[in-house]
Amino acid sequence: VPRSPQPTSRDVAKLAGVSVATVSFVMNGRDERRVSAETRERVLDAARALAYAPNQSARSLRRQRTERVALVVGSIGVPAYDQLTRDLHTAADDAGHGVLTLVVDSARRADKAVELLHQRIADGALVAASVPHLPTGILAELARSGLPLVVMRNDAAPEGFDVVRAPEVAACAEALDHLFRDGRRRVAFLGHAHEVGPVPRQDAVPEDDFAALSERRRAYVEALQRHGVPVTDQLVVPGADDRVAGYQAASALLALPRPPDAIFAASDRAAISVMNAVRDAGLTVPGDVAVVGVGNLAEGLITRPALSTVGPATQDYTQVARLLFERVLTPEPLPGRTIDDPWTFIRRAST
Amino acid sequence: VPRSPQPTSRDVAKLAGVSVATVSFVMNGRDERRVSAETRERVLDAARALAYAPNQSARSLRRQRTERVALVVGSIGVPAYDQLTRDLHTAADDAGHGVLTLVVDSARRADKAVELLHQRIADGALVAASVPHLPTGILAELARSGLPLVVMRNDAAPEGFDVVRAPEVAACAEALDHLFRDGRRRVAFLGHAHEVGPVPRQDAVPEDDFAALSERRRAYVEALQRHGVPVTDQLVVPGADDRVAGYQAASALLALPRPPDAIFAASDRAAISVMNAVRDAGLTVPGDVAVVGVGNLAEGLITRPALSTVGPATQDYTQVARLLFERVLTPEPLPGRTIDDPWTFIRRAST
DNA sequence: CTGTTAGCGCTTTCAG
DNA sequence: CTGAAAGCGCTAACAG
Repeated sequence: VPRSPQPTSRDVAKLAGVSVATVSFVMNGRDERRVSAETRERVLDAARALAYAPNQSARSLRRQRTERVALVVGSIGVPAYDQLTRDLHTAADDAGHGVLTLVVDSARRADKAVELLHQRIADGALVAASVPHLPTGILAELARSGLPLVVMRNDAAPEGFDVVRAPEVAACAEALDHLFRDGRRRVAFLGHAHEVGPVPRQDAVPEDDFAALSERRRAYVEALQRHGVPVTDQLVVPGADDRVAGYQAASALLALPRPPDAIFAASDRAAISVMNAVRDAGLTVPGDVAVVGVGNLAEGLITRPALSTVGPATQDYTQVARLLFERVLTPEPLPGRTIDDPWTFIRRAST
Repeated sequence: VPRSPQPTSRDVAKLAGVSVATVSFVMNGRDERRVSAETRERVLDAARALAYAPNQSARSLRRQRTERVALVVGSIGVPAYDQLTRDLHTAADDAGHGVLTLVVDSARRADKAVELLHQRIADGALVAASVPHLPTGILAELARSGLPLVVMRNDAAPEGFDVVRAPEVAACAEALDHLFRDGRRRVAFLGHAHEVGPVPRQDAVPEDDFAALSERRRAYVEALQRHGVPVTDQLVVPGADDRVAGYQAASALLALPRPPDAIFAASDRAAISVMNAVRDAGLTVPGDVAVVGVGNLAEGLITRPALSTVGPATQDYTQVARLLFERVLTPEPLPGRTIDDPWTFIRRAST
């Protein structure tokens, strides 16, 4: 049951006294040396009169492309995705495409997203960093089935899709080493919910599982080992997912009998909350507690003290978007390419 | 040129030794009392073997629906949209629909969004609050053309679509009255870029244009009039769009020869930055400068002092999402409904 | 229980 | 310069 008798190209053709073919040519602007100016006007007038708009589904079916790309993100309201989203929308506009956002924050949504991509709901997909529940193997399969794909992920080889690498471990290690060299010994890790599960014992776990651990968490664990500091379970807590949780987690940490002398927060948002919590506890940053965040948000520049952070040197994802659209717009298969989003430790006043 | 020979239902039918009709029935689960368990298995096996997924465009064309809804927002990275986005995604999941996000932050993007909606790129649309460049008349036209629509907007009557009203003016007025009664006289307005254009003189402008002004700005102008305070151009500045801009705008305000004794920020994000700027200028909140934000973010509870704010009492948009899906899933036209998202002034310690 | 078939609305070759 | 016609992949009558 059609919801409404939307006008079709046939209706326009009838009203303009031409064939549907001519309507199609006019509507697609491919009417140079094809349709006379006069016919053109008649068609355009008819289209306007009927408020005609070509049906996307029919067009997509016929042309075998949707003129849409999918952006797959791991959650909503994360500033780390903002610039990526903006840059992708801009590129999409330029290419005349729409953007379909898929939020994958559970296994169920991951399955659904893969199904939709498989169903060719979009002409290509950009999988952002930190999207859970989507094994690289599944993505590779999608790529193999012909879906143009760009994946922001460090543990993936560019086979049939492009990879954007943002090596976090080295930069995090640098930040953590700095804390330890500075004499900090009780360094807490304030992670995202998915980052603070039980640590797999290294000797009991296949290499792959350890590698699948969050890089931030891994950098933390490795830094403790490097400096001969044992892991204290009490100092590994969730709370990086939002500002309020970060504040509460930090407050709890500071209320411990032996509070931390440094807090490594897995997000800048949380790190800023941590600094507020430290101040509200009557302590100082970095005197009593050093604070480091992750993400390199511009906001870290306006805090007092300015926030030390680990993150991408530049927040520019136009290249990433370009990668996707090259793939989408190029008919023949492209080789898998890799681009690097270099991360650095940006030391400011909070450490 | 098809990008890749994606398997079709015909391929599956051939492999399973059945007709495409049977494949369709099996794939859609409508195979009760239709297909034998054995045939079913054969089809499913064939589909798995070929990694078959029914093409969405073809299905949409045939069924006359896309199983997608559009969310139209005014910009990226605004926390005010987060809960709405989450609630819509949840509702969409439940209805088996996808969510297409359209970002309308320019006239060009507004036109494109309308065109896409007109082309039935989605089965319905939710237009969030504060989306610029989209006159209600255009939306009404879309609704008249049969597109299920929910619009979050105060100056719209529910004709053919649903309206969600969040009356901002009264709550903002309450906050501002509070400031003036408290003896504040130099009250600054820190608005979004689109809110701080030149004020139309009331006597020179048709009622409609004045009404089209941002409600926050209008509440501010009216409050000044009510309390006999002239508008000072210097005290009306942009900067509510992001935290850094808010900090800088507030710092500039405080550096004025005659700095404000209160700042009304059009977003909580900016208000929090304002509080930081006040503190960094060696002044106190609310002693030297009172601060009020808009939005009622949870974050306002963890600042010191806690942030006074104007905003929705609850951040729950499940009802709004429900409105949309009722419309999308109901074949016959529904009456235009209105729901209220009541706003209040939440006084905390910053005023 | 299963197959045949007629489109959904559009684009695009091919004739004229 | 324009029209006729095929067909994209799928669904849903309808016929068997």
